[in-house]
Amino acid sequence: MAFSSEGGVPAERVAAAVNDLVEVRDGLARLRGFLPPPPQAEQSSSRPPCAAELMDATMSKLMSAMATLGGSGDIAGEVDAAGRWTSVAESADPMVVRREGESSAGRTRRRRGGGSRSGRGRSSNKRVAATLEDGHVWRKYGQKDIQNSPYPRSYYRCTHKLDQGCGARRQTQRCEADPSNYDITYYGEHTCRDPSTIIPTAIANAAGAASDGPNHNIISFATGGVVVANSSRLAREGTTATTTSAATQLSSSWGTSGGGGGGDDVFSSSGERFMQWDELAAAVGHVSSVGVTSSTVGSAPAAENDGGNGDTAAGGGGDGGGAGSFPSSPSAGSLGFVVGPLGSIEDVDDFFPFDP
DNA sequence: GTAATTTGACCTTC
DNA sequence: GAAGGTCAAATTAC
Repeated sequence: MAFSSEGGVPAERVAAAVNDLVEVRDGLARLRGFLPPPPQAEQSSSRPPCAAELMDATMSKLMSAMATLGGSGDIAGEVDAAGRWTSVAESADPMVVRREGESSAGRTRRRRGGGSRSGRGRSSNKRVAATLEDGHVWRKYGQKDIQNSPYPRSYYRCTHKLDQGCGARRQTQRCEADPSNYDITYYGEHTCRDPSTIIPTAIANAAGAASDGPNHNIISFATGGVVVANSSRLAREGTTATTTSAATQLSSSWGTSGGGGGGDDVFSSSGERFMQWDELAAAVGHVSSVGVTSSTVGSAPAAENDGGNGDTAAGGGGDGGGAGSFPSSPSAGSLGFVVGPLGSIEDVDDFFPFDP
């Protein structure tokens, strides 16, 4: 499937959008695996659509949108059989988004030190951000002064490189043109499954989405089931600023409550009520009252030290992931998040009409 | 004591 | 040889 820029949209922006869509699709696919299959006996016309069916429909719409982006091939790229975006022509421009496709250049493993120049010819995704916060927990492993640049470049790898073999890395550097922003280049993808590396981003996104408009749903899934929340409700409750803390509370209570369904409940995939909105709001209020905010649950530092010291990558101050963060590497408690507006879904109740 | 960061050395690529 | 990327010992923080 080929993609191209249409209607004057810069090619790199189309490529970035395609990449975002690919990630959304991958997240949906992962979430879909947690859902029970649709009931076979009932006619779909006689009952509301189940979560799995709605997920499939959403996936279909997503694929349709991705197909719409396809065309004449102004962007040299395509989605391969595995569904990953790959640029056809390697570009020296780091803004050209690439996915997958590790360098084929096999290098012998050196004993110590040395550089493999992983940034060249490998999958990368460059972006500019005002903060280094991206919801993942990074460990800094190096810093270099860069030729013709007043700011050093910092090198990070995923905290879970050792315990889960996560190969994600990133490089950060202050923008020369705008030192208040950072150029962040990501290499590889996160294969780790740690709440502390997923939830903060999702919640931060949800908080932002909630401020943009109504009906942004938070769908979280753990080994124990799926949890759905509605960020607009959080916003209405005045808890948007500490939505990340809500996730902390949610995760800490994961799978511990049950009961019947209801419009103001947070659900689990099994159809059990997970938490009352009032309970959620109270939890958020509690966490807020003890001073835990999104910045402490996150992972990246608020600012990078130009001199090379102090740009801690782990939230909460350089030790064990930081206060307010999730325990490190609960591999048995896999947990993920999908966040964002879900089309015409007007309410969480419409989206997940679980039967009690 | 443990874990993260710093920083000089080492290695690869150009 | 220069530049950039990574390793790992030393240092620092909790």
